[in-house]
Amino acid sequence: MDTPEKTLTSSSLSKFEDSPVFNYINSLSPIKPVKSVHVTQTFNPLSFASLPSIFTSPHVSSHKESRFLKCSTDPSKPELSSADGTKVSTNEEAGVNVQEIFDPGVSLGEVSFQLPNQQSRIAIELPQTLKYDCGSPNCDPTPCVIETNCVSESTCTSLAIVPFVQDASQKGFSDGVEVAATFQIEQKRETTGSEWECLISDTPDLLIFNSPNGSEAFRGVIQKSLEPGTRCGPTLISQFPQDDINEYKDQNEGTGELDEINHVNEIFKDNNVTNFVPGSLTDYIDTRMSAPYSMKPSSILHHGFRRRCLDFEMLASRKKSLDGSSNTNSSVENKSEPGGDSSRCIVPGIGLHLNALAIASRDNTNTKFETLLSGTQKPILPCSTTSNSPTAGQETAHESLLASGSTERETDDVKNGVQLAEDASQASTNFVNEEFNQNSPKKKRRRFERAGESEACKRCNCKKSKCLKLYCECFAAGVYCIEPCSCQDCFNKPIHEDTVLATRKQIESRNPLAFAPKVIRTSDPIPEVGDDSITTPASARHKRGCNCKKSNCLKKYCECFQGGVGCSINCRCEGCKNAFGLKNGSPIVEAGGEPEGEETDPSDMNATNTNFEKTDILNTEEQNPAALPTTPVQLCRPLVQLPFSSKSKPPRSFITIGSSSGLYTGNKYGKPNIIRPQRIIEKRFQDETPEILRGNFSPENGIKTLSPNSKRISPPQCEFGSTPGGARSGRKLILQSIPSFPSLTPKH
DNA sequence: GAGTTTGAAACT
DNA sequence: CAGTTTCAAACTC
Repeated sequence: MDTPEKTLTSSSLSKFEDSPVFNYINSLSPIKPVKSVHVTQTFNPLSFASLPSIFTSPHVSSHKESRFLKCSTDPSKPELSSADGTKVSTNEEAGVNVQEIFDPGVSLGEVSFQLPNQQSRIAIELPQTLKYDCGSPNCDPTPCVIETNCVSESTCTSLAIVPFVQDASQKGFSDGVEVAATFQIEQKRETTGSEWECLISDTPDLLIFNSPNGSEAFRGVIQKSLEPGTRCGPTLISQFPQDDINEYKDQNEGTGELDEINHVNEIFKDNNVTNFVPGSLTDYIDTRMSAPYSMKPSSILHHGFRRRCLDFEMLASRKKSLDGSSNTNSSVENKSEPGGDSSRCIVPGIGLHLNALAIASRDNTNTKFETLLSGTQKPILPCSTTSNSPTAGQETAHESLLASGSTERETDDVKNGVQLAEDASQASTNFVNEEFNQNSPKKKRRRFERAGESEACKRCNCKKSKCLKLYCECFAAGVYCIEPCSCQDCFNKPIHEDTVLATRKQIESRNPLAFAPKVIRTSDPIPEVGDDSITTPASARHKRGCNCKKSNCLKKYCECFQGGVGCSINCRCEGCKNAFGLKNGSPIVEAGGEPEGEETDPSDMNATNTNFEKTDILNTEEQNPAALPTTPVQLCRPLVQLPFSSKSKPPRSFITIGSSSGLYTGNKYGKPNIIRPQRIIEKRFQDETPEILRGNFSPENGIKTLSPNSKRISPPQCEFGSTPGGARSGRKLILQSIPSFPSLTPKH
């Protein structure tokens, strides 16, 4: 990454050093002059340009992306890497030179592997420039860097770089320490070429970079990945062909190079860099990269094809259980199945707003971790695409999305107790419901869904909206319409991607939460002092509340009811009899039971919390930190088994994220993210959840600062003032959804 | 399957 | 911000 300027600078420095004056000064100073070091790359937080919005159209993204990831076949070109601003090394020479730098202030990571004998060389750079434009005015920088360009002949599977900002609270990496590692490795042995290729392809996961400022968005991802269980270091090391290493040892004994390698390994171990399963980063990135409706590379190999699904945030649902075991497993899987990434589910992200940051859930991320290698995609996102096949067209993709829920993987995950995105869980629920509902006229659609696909998909029947309005369930869910849809004049197709994105953007400008999950759920209803949630009995609530006048909130016309949640004070409904909970907080009526009274004194609201819990069948899922479904992902499943299950079609846009930890789930900071998606990203996956998403984040608190009657949600400008470190009090939140996208404006 | 009802979304 | 219109899902027959 030497830039001409740098070169000039260095040359000028050299002259300066050679000057008599300099020599004189040196003679006076006890400090020994040192030859100036080039700073190959210095990524200063300040230097990071604001990140573009996540929702940038894929085209744009791809364009930008190419910059970062480089795969060149030119061995001769020295690769520079420096994390600390120092020129680390360049060597073409035989031997292995591994340098690792920890530079707290620098967020740069460049990794290069030089394989002289191999054509393949991969350099990963994490420039500040990584950007996604979501187009939203406020978007914070959400660094997303993904490069999947592989020019080299060798198999370049995927590379992803994730800027990692260390969260002090997080122990993933040493506190406050950013790790930038530069590896230059030359492989002397030609015979090992294949091995290196493998290594390279796998390494992306291992690479982690911190970006002090902008990359916070990745933090969550990384942190999540950092969960105990697997270590990156070991993984990394393991990646290296053991034979080669041994040979190296033999050859380089005493050279110090070996020591360096070991040192690096130790560092990784010490830093507990873990959970990077091969492909995970890539997935993450992919997810992020994929803006809603944007095409995501399902795999590097396959990148190039477009996914049907809109990945807004792609946060995707990830498995909730991120427990180490799962991570370990995933890593194992990855290793065992190098080629598994073919079917990735990229999802998430968007929503996210995202979908799009969404990284999904970064659940997506999680999911990805697990799924990537396994080769199975998790249904996290609506967008999950199983399709590796290039042929997968829109429909295929769409179908794949639908199917995602039904995939074996999911099933397995469920068995394992892994929580998939809520989608998945909901899907299950729906599935059950469907079972009961066979009679419903509805029939084909439902049956169809059931049959195949796990109901995640939506099929619309739009006549006039061109499927470009929220009336359209597909659009609202962030997915492209597919064949099963009965829509007319549909523009919600990949071929109209630009239109879709523009429309989406417009809608979001009007209502940033338009594509966010409508139901916000928390696993733990524990009320916080001073929090409105106290009055909110249910663990989940419709973010905006309903406005039912005639249905008494007992029919699916009511979004609250449809979403399987009780009404809240946010609702403007009349004659509320919502079986899941009255808006006044009255106890939930047993299904089919009548609520006692309509608007009870708010003081009584607390009492019902317990009852609401009943509705939360997903709790177990919530336990998992996982995923957040991004908007798109959402999936249509009701949170709970609705009493009316018959016909239950998944609720349109209810995405509840249970405790699922979405990508953004973890937020220690507690700041809300609706408005600032980036923050969400920053948040740790596991424990943190944006307040909005949290249960405690009652609409009242956040979104609904507006008048109770206001239908539209204004973007929360406010930060949900909770203190960043705010006590989470053990509450798991779930964010159901993440705002479609992260805000684009840089934090500072 | 057609028609009606309903309430969210969009518009004014 | 409130009122009205548009829209498509939900529902009924």
